[in-house]
Amino acid sequence: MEPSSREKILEVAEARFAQRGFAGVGMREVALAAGLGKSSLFHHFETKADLYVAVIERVIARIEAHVLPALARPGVALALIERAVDALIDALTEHPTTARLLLRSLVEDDAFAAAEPPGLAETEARIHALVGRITTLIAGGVAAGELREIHAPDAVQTLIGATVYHFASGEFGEAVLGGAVFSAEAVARRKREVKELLLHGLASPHAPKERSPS
Amino acid sequence: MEPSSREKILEVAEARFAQRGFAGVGMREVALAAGLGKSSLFHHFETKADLYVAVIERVIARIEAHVLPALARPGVALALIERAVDALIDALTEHPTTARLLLRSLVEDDAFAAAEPPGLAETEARIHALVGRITTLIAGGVAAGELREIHAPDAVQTLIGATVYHFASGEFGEAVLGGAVFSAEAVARRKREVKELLLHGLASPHAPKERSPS
DNA sequence: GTCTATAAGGGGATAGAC
DNA sequence: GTCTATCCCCTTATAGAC
Repeated sequence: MEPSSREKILEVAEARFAQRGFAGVGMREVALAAGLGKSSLFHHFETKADLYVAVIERVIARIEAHVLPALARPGVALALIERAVDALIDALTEHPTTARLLLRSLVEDDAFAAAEPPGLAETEARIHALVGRITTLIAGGVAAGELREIHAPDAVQTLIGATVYHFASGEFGEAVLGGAVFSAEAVARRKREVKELLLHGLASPHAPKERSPS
Repeated sequence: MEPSSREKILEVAEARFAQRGFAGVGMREVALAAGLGKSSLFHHFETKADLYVAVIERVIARIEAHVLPALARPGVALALIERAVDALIDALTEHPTTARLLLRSLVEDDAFAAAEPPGLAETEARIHALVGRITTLIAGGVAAGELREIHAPDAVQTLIGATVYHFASGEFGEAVLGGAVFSAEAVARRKREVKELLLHGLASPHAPKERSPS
C-alpha cells in the first residue's frame, strides 16, 4: 500500500516548510523530493499557498485529534489542564515537525500580506476555538477558587510557550537541554515538568488538593 | 543628526526580517526602504547573510545589555530569576521586533544549511552563555533547597517560552489576550503573571519564604 | 497524471562609471 | 558611496503533448 502522490507531497512539503518556512521552500524542490516533476505538483495543488494551507490543515487536525477528546471528559480545571498538556505534547511529538509548523503559522501569517489564501482563515479559526476552550477552562477554575487569581489568557500563552515553543526549538533546545528533545525520556520528563510547574504555579494554595496527600 | 546609512539599513532590515524571515526578504526591498539602490546596499553588507548576522548581533546585544546587569547583582535564586524576567521582558518590549527575531534565529538557523555565515556562530555562543548562566542559577537554587526538585534546563525552556514566545506571538497573541501585547498595561501584567507563576511553580514549599508573609 | 517547454519576473551578486 | 547595467539562477505558474 504505497502512499498516494498527494500524501507523499504533503509529507515532504511539511518537512521542508517546517525547516525553512513558506518563503524558503520552492515548489521545484518539493516536487523533486516527492518524485515528481514540478508541473505535476501544480496539478495536485494549484498554487504554493494552497499546498501550504493543506499542510497546516493536517497539523491542526492532528492537534485537535489529541486535545479535543482530552477536554471532552469531565473533571476539575486542574485535572483537565493536566490532560490537555499530555494530549498536546502527544500531538507535538507524534510528528516532530508539528510544533515548528504550528509556531511558524502563528508567527508567519503575514507572509501572504495582501492575498491571504482561502482556507487559511478557517484553520486559524479552529486554533482560536481550541485556545478559547482552554482559556474558558482556566477562567472557570479561577472563578471556582480552584486556581489563583491569574489572568487566564496570559496563562494560555505560557502554556503554549511551554509546549509548542519547547518542541519547536530544535537545535537550540537541544543545546539548552544538553541532549535530545524528542527522546522518550525527554518527552516524559517534559510532560512531568510542565504539569508540575502548572500544578504548583496555578493552583490556589487555599483550595483543597485533588491529589492524595500521600 | 540623521542616522547613517548603515543604521538606517539595519533598522529596516530588522523590521523586514522579523516580519517575514530570512528567506522572505529581498535585498532590493531592504535597499529601497532604506532609500538606497540595491547595489549600494551590497556595498555596506557584502552578502545577505552578513546583513542578517548584523541584525541578529544587535538583538543579542540588546538582550545582554538588560539581562547581564540583572544577573550580576547578588541575591538568592528566586530573586535573581525575578530580576532576570523583568530585565528580559524590558529588552523584548523596548523594540517590539526583538522577540520575533530572536525566536526566528533559534528556529531558523538551518536556513543557511550548508554555508553558515561567519559571525553567526559567535552570536549563538553569546546566547548559549546567557542561557547557561540562568541554568546554573536555577540548578544552584535546587541544590540549596530553595527551589523544588526541578530539571533546570526544562525550566529555562519554559522561561524562554513564557517570555520570548509571548512577545513574538504577534496577531495570534493579541487574539489570545483579546487585546494588545505591547501596551504598557499588558507588559506590566505579563511581568507580574510570569513572575507569580514561577514564584509559586518553582519555589520549594518547604523553604522559608523570602517575601514578608504579610 | 506526468511530462517538456516556456513565460515573466525576482533572487543574490558583480563590474565599472561617476 | 551611490549609481546603472548586467549575469545567471531560481521562482511561481501556464500551455499543451503524451
